[in-house]
Amino acid sequence: MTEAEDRRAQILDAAFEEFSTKGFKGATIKSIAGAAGVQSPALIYHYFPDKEALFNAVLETHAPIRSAVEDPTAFMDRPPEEVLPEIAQAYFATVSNPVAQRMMKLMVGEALRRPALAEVLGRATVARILDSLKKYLSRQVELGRLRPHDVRSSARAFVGMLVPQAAGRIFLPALREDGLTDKEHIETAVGIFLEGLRPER
Amino acid sequence: MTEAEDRRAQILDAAFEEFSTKGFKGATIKSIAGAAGVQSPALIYHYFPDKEALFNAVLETHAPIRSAVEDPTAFMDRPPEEVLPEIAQAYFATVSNPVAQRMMKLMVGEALRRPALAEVLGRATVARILDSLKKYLSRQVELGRLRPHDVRSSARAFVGMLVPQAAGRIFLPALREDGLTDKEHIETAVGIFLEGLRPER
DNA sequence: CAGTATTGACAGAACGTTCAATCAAGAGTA
DNA sequence: TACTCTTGATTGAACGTTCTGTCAATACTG
Repeated sequence: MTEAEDRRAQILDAAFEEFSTKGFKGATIKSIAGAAGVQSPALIYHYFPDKEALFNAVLETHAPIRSAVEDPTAFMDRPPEEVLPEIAQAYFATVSNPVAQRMMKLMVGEALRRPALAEVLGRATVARILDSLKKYLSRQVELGRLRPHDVRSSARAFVGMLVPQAAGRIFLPALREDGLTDKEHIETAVGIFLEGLRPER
Repeated sequence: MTEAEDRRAQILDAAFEEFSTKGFKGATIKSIAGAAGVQSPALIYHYFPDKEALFNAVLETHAPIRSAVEDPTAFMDRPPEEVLPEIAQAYFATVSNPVAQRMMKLMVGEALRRPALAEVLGRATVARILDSLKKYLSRQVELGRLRPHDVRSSARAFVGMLVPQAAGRIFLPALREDGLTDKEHIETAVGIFLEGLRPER
């Protein structure tokens, strides 16, 4: 009851929480209302036409979680020894952010069942990150800082290398048991990647 | 009605199909009964105590999808230039198998919401694969075929490198648009990995 | 007083689950 | 062989619950 100021936002927050933990089907209008501190589920229909619309509104609200690859021109010409660890670090920072974590759970969980969402997730997020990375890696090949190779593959490899560690943070706690820290992983994995693409003398 | 022989298996198949595409909540007893070619949902309760038990039975039925890392001793001493591409190939073969695809969708989708399942998925599958890989990589370092490094990290990096390509096959078709084939990806990515860990002279 | 926010009550549908009844097939018995 | 008994498989109907969405009445606010 602390802030009855903006009910819409309050409901959106609660819906985000519920959808991300229980999924679209698992979260109910009632449970969302409860989480939002609202007495009656009917109020939700005062702000949103139906459950589906509420779900889409939640997605839109949290859409602008743009990755660290915001301004491609900024790092285009900087050397990979600097840029790649920075990207990796930004990636893990994002993955450690609870809100971003919920967003990922939500998107992945629903995209598995909804092709339309998979399309959005793939194109607007993953493919975009990969494209930025491909451009950067191509540029670095041009500059002679990396040996010539297929950047479609190296871009996938680079982001992929970070995925299992991220998965350990987000939903597979069993992977944390060997105690590898994000910092250590960045150091080793990025090291392998750079060494593997070092131009021949 | 072609095979009224083993109804239990028939129901399990249908339930697997339904659970993997719609999720536990999304799949209904009715829809499962329909998919199994059974007239009445009641029949399902003749074979399984309740929906949850049916779900667990489905998981158990498809549990023994052991990865290609079955017999660790077999490839322990073989050189990484041979073994790693083979593992990657086996990985993509698994990922291309429709049944395995459904299993992955099912496990990942539900593990996001059920910590107990995440524990199983993490420990029994992912962690096990990583452990095998760690042992193999350690052994290769011992043999002087790879330079000394943190194998916890390189194991993650290796399987991770393959993940985005696999995701493109399973549920993010947008990633397929640049046309990179599995074979090409294996060649480039494994190449980077091996070059990145080549022992110094 | 006018308009919006909020509520409890409610309808209709769908859900998981239970139940009594039917059916086909085999065992036992005369 | 004929007849009953028994059992597991299968079904349609029904139960209680829960869900989404509607509605009219009330509370709040300017």
